[in-house]
Parts: sequence; structure tokens; C-alpha cells
Amino acid sequence: MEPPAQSRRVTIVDVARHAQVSTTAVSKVLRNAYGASPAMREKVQRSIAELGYRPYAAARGLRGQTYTIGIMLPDIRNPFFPDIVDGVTDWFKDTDYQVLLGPGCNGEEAEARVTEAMVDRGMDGLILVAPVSPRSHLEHLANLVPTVVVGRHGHSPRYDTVADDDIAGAALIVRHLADLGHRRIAHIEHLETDPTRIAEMPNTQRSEGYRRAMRERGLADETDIVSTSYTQEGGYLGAQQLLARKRRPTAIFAGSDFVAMGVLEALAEAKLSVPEDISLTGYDNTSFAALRSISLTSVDQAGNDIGANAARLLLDRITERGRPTVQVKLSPTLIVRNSTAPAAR
Amino acid sequence: MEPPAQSRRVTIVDVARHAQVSTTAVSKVLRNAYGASPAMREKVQRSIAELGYRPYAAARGLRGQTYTIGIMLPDIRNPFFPDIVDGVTDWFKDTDYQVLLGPGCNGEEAEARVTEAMVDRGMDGLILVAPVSPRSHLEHLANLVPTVVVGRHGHSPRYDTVADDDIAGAALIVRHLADLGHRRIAHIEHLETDPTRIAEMPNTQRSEGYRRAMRERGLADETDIVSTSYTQEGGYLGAQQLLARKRRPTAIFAGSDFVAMGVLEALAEAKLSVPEDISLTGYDNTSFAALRSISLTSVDQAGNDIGANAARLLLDRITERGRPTVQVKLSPTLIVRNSTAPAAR
DNA sequence: CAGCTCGTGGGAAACGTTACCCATTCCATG
DNA sequence: CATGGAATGGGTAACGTTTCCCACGAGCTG
Repeated sequence: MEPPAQSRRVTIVDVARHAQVSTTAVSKVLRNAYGASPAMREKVQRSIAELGYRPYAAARGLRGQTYTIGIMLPDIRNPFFPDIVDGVTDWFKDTDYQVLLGPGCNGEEAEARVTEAMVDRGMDGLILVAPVSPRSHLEHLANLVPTVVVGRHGHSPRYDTVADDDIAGAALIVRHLADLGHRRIAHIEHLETDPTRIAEMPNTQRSEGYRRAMRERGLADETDIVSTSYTQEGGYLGAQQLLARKRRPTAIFAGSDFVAMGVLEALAEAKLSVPEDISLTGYDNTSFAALRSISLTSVDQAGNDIGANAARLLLDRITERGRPTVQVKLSPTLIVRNSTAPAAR
Repeated sequence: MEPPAQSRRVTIVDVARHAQVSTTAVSKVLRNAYGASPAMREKVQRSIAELGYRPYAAARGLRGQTYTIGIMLPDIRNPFFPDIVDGVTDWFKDTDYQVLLGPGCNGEEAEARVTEAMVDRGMDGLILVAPVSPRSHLEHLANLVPTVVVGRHGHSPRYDTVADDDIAGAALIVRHLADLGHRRIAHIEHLETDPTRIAEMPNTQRSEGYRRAMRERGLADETDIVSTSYTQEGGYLGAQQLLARKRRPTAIFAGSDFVAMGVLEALAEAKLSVPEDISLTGYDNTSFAALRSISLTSVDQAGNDIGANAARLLLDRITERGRPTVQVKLSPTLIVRNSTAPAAR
């Protein structure tokens, strides 16, 4: 019943012996490096297959690459992030790289722990999704290892960025609601206090986009923002505040789908129905929004494209570390569902 | 504008020089190993802090441990899995271990790719959540590296398992519905065809539990199972089949919350309301179920406990590889919400 | 005081892979 | 036929850490 004495891993040396060549030769074949004849390649490949050899990443790491890419996600629960991850993994699918995710990165401290751990493990590249760390830490990381920052505006000479145009996204919503005849359109935002990153966060961009679009439509006086947080709880509390106004809004633009879920709850408690009494929109087009019984108008960020772009930029930077940084900005699209309707006369 | 010449990492040699001791000594301090006086410990610790030294996991891996735990998740989108992950990461929080997730493991082939990659990276332990690979592959893996399998029944002399009692969970549902006066209780299951794993999968356990509980309540003749899949689509199609019956069920036990979402859709199309016309239950108690506008009666699996148990067993096995394997079975609880109501007379 | 043991510290050889550089062969060129 | 260069293959020293051992001295025991 004892497990068989754990057999030693097949190494490059075993392959070399089996194929009757040097370890150098095997290494060259593995990396498609220059200096190996087709005949030798063939011979080595056969030995590799026969022995079932697999390169040991830890050993490779000691000499350079580990062929591992790390993705830091602030929260696996947010259904928007898997799309990004899929975009990244798809891109790396046919390469030797393996993508690994760091879990539980809520908050600056946890974020630092995970990213440090990734550096310690010799990862070849990092994709940081919506990080909350200060810029200085991001740049520190980017100095150590090729890095792409996703979902955060602003640019750095150290890392590439990929983000969706949140200003445009907010405008899509406001225009849609205004076109339906709404004037009192309120917004629930995520309160951002940290001055070092305030301008870079998507949430502040969304509220800025809201403000601009309201102005553009001549609704500047109707601008009404409640600051809570991008959580269900935040939506619930925000909606309660809005419903307590003397002049209630006729439409609410929640900063994220999560927030909209909380708003729905508050509205249900107040016996108000959507969209008859109040129109509601979310942001991120998560799977919640698509549920038929919720059917929330939302903004789609094309998570797959975001991920794919991040992966592309990262691979570029791994190949050519010195190249100037790039900022990719993607355009969101509006998904109209049943939670928005013309304003009551 | 050029990044500063990438500074070399601080190594154990630098620390040794700075503290005026040997590298061996530093290594001992790092691992709390025997053979270092308190005085030396103190001296080395100070140097480590001063230089900001961090051990390089890749190099450690070459000689033994990498202090990395891999979790394989079949699908990040399933809101049930994050609870498990949280349970695991919480357990490892105060240790030197770092948990990393493998993404995109849908299907046997992808699963094998990810697990192989984890082995190649010298991970110290693996937690496989609801794997679909055949037992032989799981045992092969477990031979290479300590492994815990989560959410799959049956036991092996090679790996530990943690699972929720799905038979008991299904019984909770059936009893709840029967107590409400329902007799025609139908079940939508995930069709399992692979004979090698059929008895081990949670889905088959759930339908078995359903059958038994129906018998127990004297409702054997009302047993009505539709086989589709554990997806929203599967729920939609399954519900359509059930609604086409001559004698429609008065309650539907969907095998997972996802399935229930699809059922809701089909019911809405058929202009049937929940729970007035039909009672509906899910399984897994995902965040969907808790949404107020859905409010689905479901079974909670205590994902955190599952994760914590898996972590504990894994750490045990890393410390003592030879010990006999353990099977942990946890008890689910019923969460009653508004989607179930007494059967119409 | 000889012979042990115990506590403390270090030397050096791994671990598996890659990168640098050199050696050999072969062929084309003058 | 001598020379040069390209093509091919290999020797070997790293990379950063751990582990096995050995050395040294102090404090015991008989």
C-alpha cells in the first residue's frame, strides 16, 4: 500500500544521455536556439517524447525565465474580472507561458504581499488588474519585472497600461437616459480619498464622465452625486439617500452592477418598481445584469479585449524591455436592457 | 528616461557578508533550523531587515520547497469557488506559503495542462477543486506532489479528499419541499457519462440523494429527473421539458444555482411565477441566490470550511507524506428564501 | 585528566538549466 | 592548396539556496 519510492524527475541530463548528445544540445533544442541541426533536433525531440521529459521551471528560473505570468486580481468575486483573465490566458495559450492568479488581493497590504511573492517566484511578467497601490509601488515593481497595469488611468514611463474609456462609458449612460427624457439623473460613486491615485481610478473617471455628459446635455443643474462605495451595501445606502431627496431623481446611474444590486434592494423596500418608477443602470455588464429577472442596462467593457491587449503588451515588453511604454484605451459599449424606460411625463 | 540599470537582487551571500557569518548560518536562520544561537539569529535578522532581503523561491525550489501551493479551479465564474479559495488562503495566511490559482481549467485536457505546469513549477502542494480528470491521473499527480481533492466523492490511498455531503444536501431540499406539501418534485441533473468517475461526482450524488429522499417520503412514484447540464442553458432546457409534461411538477429542484437561473427564465417565458405557481430551489447558495429580486432557496456548502479543511490536510501531508489518507465530509445547510412556498391545494 | 557529548558554526557539493565561449568539420573562395 | 568563415556541437561556469558533513571548543563524566 506504500506509494512507490518517488521516482526522480527526468532531467535534461537523462535526455542528453538517451539521445547521445550534450546537455547543451538539448537545451538548444528546447529553446529553439541557434546552433542545432535538423537531424539533431529530431533525435532530441524523440528522446524527450520517449522519456516524457518536462523542463523544470524552478531550475530555469535560476538562469533567467520561468515562463510564468502572474495576474493580480483585487477580487475574484467580481464577475467582470474573469473575462479579463480569459483574454489573457487565451493569448498565452499557444506559448510556453503559464498564467497564474494571485488570490485575495483586497487592500494595499495584501496587494503588496501577493506581488512580492510573484517577484520572489521569478515570474517573467505581471498583469495588475485595478491595483490600489500607490504609483510608487507600481513603478518599483515595474522596475523589477515587466508589468502591465489594467483598469487604471494615467501613464508611467515604467509600465504599459490598458484601460477602458470610463469617461466615454459614463457618457453613453447619461446620453441614453437623457434621450429617454430623463433630466434628474443621479449618480452613485465610489468615494476616493487617496490623493495620490485619485485621478487614476476608474471610479473617479466615471463620475467625471457623468458630470461632463450632464453639462453637455444642459443638465448641469441636475447633477446629483452620492458618494458611497462600489459594493451592494454602498448601492443600498446610496439609493436610500437619493430617495430621501425632496425632488427624487427619475433615473439612477450606479457606478457598477454591484451597486445597482443594492439600489434594487432599496427600491424594492420603498415599493418602487424599475423601470416604471425609476430607471436604473449599472456598469461592467456582469452576469448579474444579464439575468432575466434583473435585466439591467449596463456598460460593457469588453473584458476579453482588455485581457488580450494586456497580454500582448506584456509579451512585447518581455521581448524588448527597453521600448517606450504604451497606453491602450478601449471603447465601451452600451447594453440596453429592461431597467431603463422613458421618463414619466 | 532610461530605467536605472536593474539592480541585482539581494542574495543570501550579501546578507552573510553584511552580518559577518556564513551563508549556511543565514539559511539556518531563515528556516528556523537547528544550530543557530539566539545571538546569531538576532544579528542575521537585523541584516536581513536592513538589506531588505527576500529569499528567491526559484532557487529554493531547486533544493526542495518553493513555499507555493497551487489551487486548480474548473471555473472562476462559478461564485461558489471563491469561498473555497478564501478558506484556503486564510489558512495559509500566517505561513510562508503563497497560494496561486490556475485559471481556465475547463475540461480534462486543460486540467492536465495546468496541473502539469504546477508540478513543473515545483509547487509544494496541490488542491484540486472538482476535477474532472480520471482517477488515474489524480493518483499520478498525487504521487508527484502532496494533493488534496475537493468536491469529489470516493477515496484513494494516494490523496486526501474534502467534500460536502451531497446526498444529505439533496435530502434537505426534498424534505423541505415535501414538508410544504409538494408531491410532484422534479429534479434537473447534470448528465454524467464517463463511467470511470460517475460515482464520484457531486452531481450524481445529488440526484442519488434526491431519489433516496423521495423514496423515504413515499414519493418514489413521483420521481422525475431531467438530464441536462449544470449551466443556465441546461436549466432553461430542462425546465422547458418539465413544463411540457402532462402533469407538471409543482416544485423544481435545480442541481445548482446556475441551473435555477435558467429555470427562472423558462418560467418567466411561460408566464409562471415563483413561488406562486411553482416552487424552485437551487444548490450552492451562490451570491445570485441571495439577490433580493431572485431570493432563491438553496443549499449552503460552507465553502470556507471546505477550503480550510483542504488547506489543513495539505499542510499535514506536506509535513508527513506517508500518513494514511483522510476523507472529510462536511454537512450542508438549507437556506430558505422566497422561491419556495406551500403547494397549491 | 582523558574521553565524551553537546552546542555552535562553516565548507562545499549538490539541485537542473542556460549562456558564454571554444573546438571541430566542412565547404567555398582566392 | 591554403585560407576564411559558416555551421554544428560541447565544456563549463554560473544562478541562489539547502543539506550533508566536519571542526572546534566548552562542559561534563568517570
